[in-house]
Amino acid sequence: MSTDANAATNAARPPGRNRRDQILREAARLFAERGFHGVGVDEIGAAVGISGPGLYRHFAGKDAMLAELLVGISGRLLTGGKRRVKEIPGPPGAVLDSLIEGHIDFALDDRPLITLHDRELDRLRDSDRKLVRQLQRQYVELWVGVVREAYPGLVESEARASVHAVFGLLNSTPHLGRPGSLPGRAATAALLHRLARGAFAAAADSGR
Amino acid sequence: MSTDANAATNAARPPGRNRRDQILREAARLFAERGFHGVGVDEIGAAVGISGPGLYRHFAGKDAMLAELLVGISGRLLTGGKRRVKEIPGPPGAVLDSLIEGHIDFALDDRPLITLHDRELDRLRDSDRKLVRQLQRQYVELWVGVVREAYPGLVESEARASVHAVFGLLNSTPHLGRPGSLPGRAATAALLHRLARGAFAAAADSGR
DNA sequence: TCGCGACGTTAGTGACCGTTAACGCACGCC
DNA sequence: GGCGTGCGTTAACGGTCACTAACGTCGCGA
Repeated sequence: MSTDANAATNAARPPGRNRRDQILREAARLFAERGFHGVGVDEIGAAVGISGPGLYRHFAGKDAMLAELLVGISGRLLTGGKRRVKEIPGPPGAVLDSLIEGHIDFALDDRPLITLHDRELDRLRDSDRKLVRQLQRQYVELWVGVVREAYPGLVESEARASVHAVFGLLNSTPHLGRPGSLPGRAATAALLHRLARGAFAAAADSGR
Repeated sequence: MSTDANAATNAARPPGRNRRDQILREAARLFAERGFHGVGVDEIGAAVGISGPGLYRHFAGKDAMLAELLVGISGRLLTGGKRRVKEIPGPPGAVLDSLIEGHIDFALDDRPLITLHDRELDRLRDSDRKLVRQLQRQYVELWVGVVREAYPGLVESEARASVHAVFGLLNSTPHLGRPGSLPGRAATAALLHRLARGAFAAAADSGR
């Protein structure tokens, strides 16, 4: 390794697109496992086959990696949600189902990012944190609107709290045993979907 | 401050019982806010009015504080749950309600601990982590048993996944706007309770 | 061929941080 | 009155870590 300095040029790029994306993916995994402060740049570098300071050819610093990850997640969630709301016709219940489905896909496919999403937000520079929070807020409000259409009995504060709670529910996937205490991905997704819909429906049954 | 070295003896102990508990409470708050690695011992000391190394008169180290916090939480959750299961007569639905109520009380009253509970577990020494995980597992199994009594249609794997998901739902309280986007504590508790029951009920409606 | 930009490397630096050392004061007990 | 013990202080040490400096090597385009 140390005798072969140009390993990067002829190494078969493992699965990812380019170096940057590979770094981001490994950094996300490590941050989720041990926390932002618990991971050193040398570890991130080692995870992609280069060593420590080599990362600075791709990112301005460790903070920049986290920022790009969090902004990316929030942005993708929001744009995906907006797209679904716009494209799905049908009754508000179907739109809500689509939102739930999208969020579940995300939670199941990008567990490390889900973990980071509400865990390391405070480690960002002020400007980045504000941006991420704004994207998150828009995403929440998108859900709130759809939920209130689907369940007109819900007042706004209850709807918003319910949305936050259902996010917590859907984002619990990292806590489900890693390989498969559950049958399979499809069954897990279906179960989570049922849980979320059941929660919203119960929230709308105000008095009882 | 530096000219008055005995401030500790005559200072009115703010609200807590003794120094140890006060340190634990502030440490929990800080760990929850900025993460275990993100908080220095000097900050914890400052939060209780002493400075840095003075903490070592009460704890063996920073790790020991986190360990005591996490073991304490897990233990209290488990014993509280066991007590409720034993004491509540009535149908399994009532027992489940009692478990939910207890967990909600905990989530609303000890938000920092809830945050730590599933966030900083990996920062523990192996022995402590094993202990905490064992307590957590027992707590989960307690719930699984009650849930399956209340909803016999649920197979075990689904019941366990649902319990994890509902924990995620109930533990979402730190994400609800701090002072009160919600009416009040009682209303929040009632809403969370409804959401949780609705989720379980929906989980039990297997096919649809 | 030459040079230049992309992408690595190793060595070093300065800051931070957990922990220990050495010390001091106030109290309660004989 | 002496004295151990509880609880605090400041100073210093050792390790870790993000980041920079200086340098090397490939490959490509003029």
